[in-house]
Amino acid sequence: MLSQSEENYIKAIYHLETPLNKGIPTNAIAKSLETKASSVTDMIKKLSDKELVVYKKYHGVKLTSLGEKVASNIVRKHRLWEVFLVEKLNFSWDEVHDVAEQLEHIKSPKLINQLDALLGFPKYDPHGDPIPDENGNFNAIEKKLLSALHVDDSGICIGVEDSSSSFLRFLDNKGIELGKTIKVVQKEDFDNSLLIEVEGEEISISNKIANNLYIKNNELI
Amino acid sequence: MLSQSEENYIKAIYHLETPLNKGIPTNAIAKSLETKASSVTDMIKKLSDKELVVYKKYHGVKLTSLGEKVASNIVRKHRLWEVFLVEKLNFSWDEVHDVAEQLEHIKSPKLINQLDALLGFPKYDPHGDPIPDENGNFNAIEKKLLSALHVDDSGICIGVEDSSSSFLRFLDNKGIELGKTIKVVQKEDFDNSLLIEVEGEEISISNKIANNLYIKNNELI
DNA sequence: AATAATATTTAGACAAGACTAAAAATACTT
DNA sequence: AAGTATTTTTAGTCTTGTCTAAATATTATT
Repeated sequence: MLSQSEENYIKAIYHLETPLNKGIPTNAIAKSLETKASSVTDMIKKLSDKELVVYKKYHGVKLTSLGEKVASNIVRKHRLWEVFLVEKLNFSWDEVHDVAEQLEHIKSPKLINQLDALLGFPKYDPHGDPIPDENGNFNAIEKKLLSALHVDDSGICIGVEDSSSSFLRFLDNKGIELGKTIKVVQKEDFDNSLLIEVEGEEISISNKIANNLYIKNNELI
Repeated sequence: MLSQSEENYIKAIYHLETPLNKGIPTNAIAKSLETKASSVTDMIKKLSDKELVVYKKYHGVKLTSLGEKVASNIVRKHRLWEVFLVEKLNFSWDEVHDVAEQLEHIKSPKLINQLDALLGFPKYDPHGDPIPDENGNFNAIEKKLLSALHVDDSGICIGVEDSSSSFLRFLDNKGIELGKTIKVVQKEDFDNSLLIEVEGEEISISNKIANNLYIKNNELI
């Protein structure tokens, strides 16, 4: 049985790993968890004893396949809870993270499986991130920034990069919501602002906005 | 911000208090939390510093009004989660407790209020225990044991005393469920067994069963 | 390749929460 | 009311997870 703290370290390492790199530096983990490098070293030793990570002194850590499994399960829980909070409890996008951060540590396989069913086995969370299945597999993300679309391209809004409440309020105001189709009508070379169409209405948005909205292709499911 | 451990102590004291007694003995708390009396003494000092309990050495503890408020809020959360697990996630009566024990420590007022709404503002949990409101008030329990009913009395099944899975399986088998109306058809003086009617079917149950089933009057809401 | 800068680890300390064993207070018996 | 039994508290230790400061290793610079 892992402690909350152990789980948080595992999750942080998971999020820092990319197919490329081999060893996640102690400092990167420390920064991501807002803790000190020395604390990270201590914890890493413990996780290494538990065979959750491979640790080579001075050369960072990597998750073992067991570690990967544990991590993806935590992420799965986190994202399912986020869906629950938004869909069932009317939380807004920016309110979910802190609560999901707590809920992800609840231990009960049945709870998660039933929650998954209650939500209709969602594949993505409210930020557009994929939800791993029990085995840690998930659909590769095909999300891109709205700013990457060309004129006449369109896509479905699936998430945000910046989840500050002011940004989310702005989107609410403009009628831009999860699941809505957005079409790029015009691009302004001068300031990279966009004219977009959402449900028949034309809206002008700045480049900054377009850089914080995730879109997926509407041909794909 | 209270730790989980602090919350568990507060809750234990709350459940041990009755209108009668003044000071809950250290030992009683230790037994209820399956810990040692010395640990209880330590924690009580901390809770006393935080003005959650009144503590007189060698004479036990009592919750302050602040402590009462904190405690009822934890109980509120626990029972709302129990309702959620049973109603929305198809947990059976005996599976809910351990999970609710974890969920009750999640910190988010909005979460609880929205959960309350999602569930339709329930007044009782699946064991028939009342759910306190935000101020700690709840409907006095009018539940009684099935064994207390007289012949021709009837009531609605609202909970169980013993929540072992074998007992709950037995009830399932017999078709006895939460919310069903039970009528006492006959009482056997010899062994205090009962003949009851549930949805038109007559079922014979032992005194032991009748002593573990809670009933409320069906005139009342 | 030697030195400076940065990153990582070690050593030692601390707070929370729990425990054991011993001391002190209260309660029970006669 | 005195002595025994029980309960409660104290004192000291342990584990988990954290920290600071010092030591050591690695990386970057010239």
